[in-house]
Amino acid sequence: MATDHRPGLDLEALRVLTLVADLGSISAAARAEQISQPSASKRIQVLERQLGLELLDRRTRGAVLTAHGSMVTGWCRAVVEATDALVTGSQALSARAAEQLSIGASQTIAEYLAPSWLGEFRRRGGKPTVQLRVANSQGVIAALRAREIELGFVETPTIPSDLRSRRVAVDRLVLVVAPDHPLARRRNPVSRAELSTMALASREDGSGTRDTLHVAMEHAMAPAAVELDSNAAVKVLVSSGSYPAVISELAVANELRDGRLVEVPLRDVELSRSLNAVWRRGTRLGAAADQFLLTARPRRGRG
Amino acid sequence: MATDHRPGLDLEALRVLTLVADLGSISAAARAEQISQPSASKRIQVLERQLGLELLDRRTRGAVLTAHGSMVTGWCRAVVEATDALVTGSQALSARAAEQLSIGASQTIAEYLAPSWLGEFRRRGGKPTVQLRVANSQGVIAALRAREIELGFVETPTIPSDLRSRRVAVDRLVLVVAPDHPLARRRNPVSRAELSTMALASREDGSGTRDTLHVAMEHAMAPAAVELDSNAAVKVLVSSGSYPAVISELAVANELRDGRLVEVPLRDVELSRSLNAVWRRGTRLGAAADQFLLTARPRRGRG
DNA sequence: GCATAGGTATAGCCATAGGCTATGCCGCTA
DNA sequence: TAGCGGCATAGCCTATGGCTATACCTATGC
Repeated sequence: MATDHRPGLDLEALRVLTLVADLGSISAAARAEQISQPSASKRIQVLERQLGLELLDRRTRGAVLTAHGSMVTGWCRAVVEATDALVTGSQALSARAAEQLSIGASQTIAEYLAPSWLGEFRRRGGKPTVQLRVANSQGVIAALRAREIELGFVETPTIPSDLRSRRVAVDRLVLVVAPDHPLARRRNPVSRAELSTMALASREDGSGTRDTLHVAMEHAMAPAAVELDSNAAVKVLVSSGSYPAVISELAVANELRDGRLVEVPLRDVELSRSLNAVWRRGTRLGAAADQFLLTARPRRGRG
Repeated sequence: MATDHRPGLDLEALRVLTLVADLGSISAAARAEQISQPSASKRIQVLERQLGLELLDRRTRGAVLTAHGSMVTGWCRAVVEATDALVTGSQALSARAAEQLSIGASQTIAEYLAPSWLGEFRRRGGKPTVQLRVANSQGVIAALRAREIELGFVETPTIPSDLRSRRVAVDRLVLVVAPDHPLARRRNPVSRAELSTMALASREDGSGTRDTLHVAMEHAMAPAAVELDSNAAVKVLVSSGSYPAVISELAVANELRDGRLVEVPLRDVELSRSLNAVWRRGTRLGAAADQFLLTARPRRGRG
């Protein structure tokens, strides 16, 4: 780097910290990361200086987290996990065809679930490189029929009869608004009739999210106020306070948790939906596909 | 760096990418990040090479995301957000006293909610530096009485009468197990009687999580199989498949979403709890504290 | 007790990642 | 057709961050 400028955290340092927490010593973390002990030591030092906190209590027998270090490590783990999702997701996107296992997924699934599945698949010893193709639900089905992919994941409520399917997760669309939107104060649930008249920020035509909403509303919907082609764009617009939106719970989980968006309860409308794995009827899934499907199995509980 | 070694993603590069997505051009992103245009350009190039993906379509009038770029940007945002949480959280921990606003929070709240609140507080124009102290619920109450902090956040179900309180969020403890644990197959809910006999991985004595569980169970509990002093440690142990645990939903939201942990439904037991802001009765909250409290207001909806 | 082992920090050396300025190219737009 | 806004390349330069060698510190073992 040239002139100084502000901190600029180092991802590797964060990873090293989590390893120290797990393994109990800087040396062990260094070995795990394939770097020398002094490098690891320095990285932690730099991190401590950048954050202005003592993270480790250096003992003679190793290093243990301080109280502050324990908090910071927790936050580091979140960063490291998000980074791993980025890397595994990107790898799956860039994997050239002629690889072993090729899957397809619709937008929301690909963005919020696929990286976890890919990571878990590897962690469980899945050998083949997985190639991920992203399309809308119709696109996934088309790719399946064209035998370009072996396994697909779709959000659509309607699955053609030439495909077999299995539920792998449950999702729910929710009505969300900005915290300062009038609807955020709303105590009694919004009825279907009311929802049908709202001018919403909506995903583009052909998206699974929009499909699901329209089917649930039996196509009685006011035209969308704005159409946007990504969940992120919808979220930004909603945050600005202009419009409400109906969007997958997966896409707004973080925002709902910390209050950047607010969920408005609904009364008359059932917006739960299954996320399904789909494959060609009559085909026997390969071992890899089978294992992948197992990895993406549905969660239990209140789902 | 010395010899090469593998990629090593650059956090700044990820942030630049999200800015490009938001602002529509590399130049604009560079200006926003206070770096030169060539630097930003190069960072994106390096990122593209590392991920093996074309992220941007360079037009003459700016740059727009490719389909792959759109996915990657979504994942980048998650990393950037987690990083911001790390930074704001650390700043609040390191802020030296004699600062303007001093708050305290119990573990789970400090780890999973406080960083968001701090960020939101700043974003809304909150001027003062906030100092965050972490303790268990009793410690927070003690600090409040000792006037070391102005505002506290606790998980305890019981709040002393010399304090005023306001609910700021709702949390729920959940029974979780590893996906391959026998209980994960369980269809019918677990009863209180059954839960009371289980050998659980538990948080340490004095933690709000443990308090809540014991109160809900009216102290009819088998002794803990293992006691651990952080949510992270509990999660690791549960993941290994050895024991079930009862833990805050906030702490396991990600793991439940992607199936690394599985929630087991409960029947007889009510493990919802309010997370409360607390302050000294009779004291008028300062303007800053008041604004902070407003930021941490409860979310609506099915909460 | 003293030596050993395992842990950590420091010193010193070097390669390079990554910053900046200057410049060239391209395609809109006036 | 000139100009402008946006992107990439070239060339220079600094300091980041890697490595080895070494010193220090404290349990533990003989």
